[in-house]
Amino acid sequence: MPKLDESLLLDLPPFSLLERSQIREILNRAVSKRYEEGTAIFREGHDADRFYLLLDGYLRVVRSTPGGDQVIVLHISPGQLFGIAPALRRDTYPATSIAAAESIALSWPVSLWPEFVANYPGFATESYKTLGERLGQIQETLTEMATQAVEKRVACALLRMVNQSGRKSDAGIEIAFPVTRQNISEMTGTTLHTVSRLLSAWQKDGVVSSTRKHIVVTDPHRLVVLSGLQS
DNA sequence: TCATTAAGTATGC
DNA sequence: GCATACTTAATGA
Repeated sequence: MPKLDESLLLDLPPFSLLERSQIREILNRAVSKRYEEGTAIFREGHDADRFYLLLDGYLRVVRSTPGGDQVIVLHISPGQLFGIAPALRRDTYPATSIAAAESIALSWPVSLWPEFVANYPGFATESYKTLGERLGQIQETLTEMATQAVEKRVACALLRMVNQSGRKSDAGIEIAFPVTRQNISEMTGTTLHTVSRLLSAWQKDGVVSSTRKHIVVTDPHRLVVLSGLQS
């Protein structure tokens, strides 16, 4: 395993108030692991034995319906805590986390959670802040799903991915991890066919440019207009 | 307006 | 060359 550098955590919100020595302690007790694209870090319903911090890559947080289709609840970007079941007073994970791209995460046993909360200033408040933000985001997409037409939902989903992971490229802003039409349909409660048709139409209009598993938003403003949000 | 069915092409290991 | 990703048209709720 590679030696972990303190600078990995120094600027991340859950740890930004800590002394170097405390960060050293935290790193010394962390396990670092690499996950191939498509691999599960943990699965819904399983014993929550560890909590995690994403260092690099992107994750899909997924729940499965009784019918067997899956729903993408949200994405995790680098620097975020995840799998923090102890903060929810749960002993099982509420959802499955899948590496959307090759990813690297640190993890600690849940038995250390109370100690982190007690000893590290800012850790608890930051954790609950992340949870609050996620809840807010989920509620937002929920009302969006219930009230907006498919076209707007797909536009919003693209914008969310762009806002979370967008990188400027020559052609526009690209989503930094692989996404399929199937994935987008799982985020928006529609079918991959409808997503394919929408992306084809938007490509013809110069709003997006996509190849397999790769999407560039070439005209973000037009997409915002399509999403029906004001700005 | 959108899902479903169906039948195709394109892409990458 | 096979599985996976993607496209498109037709039909009907």
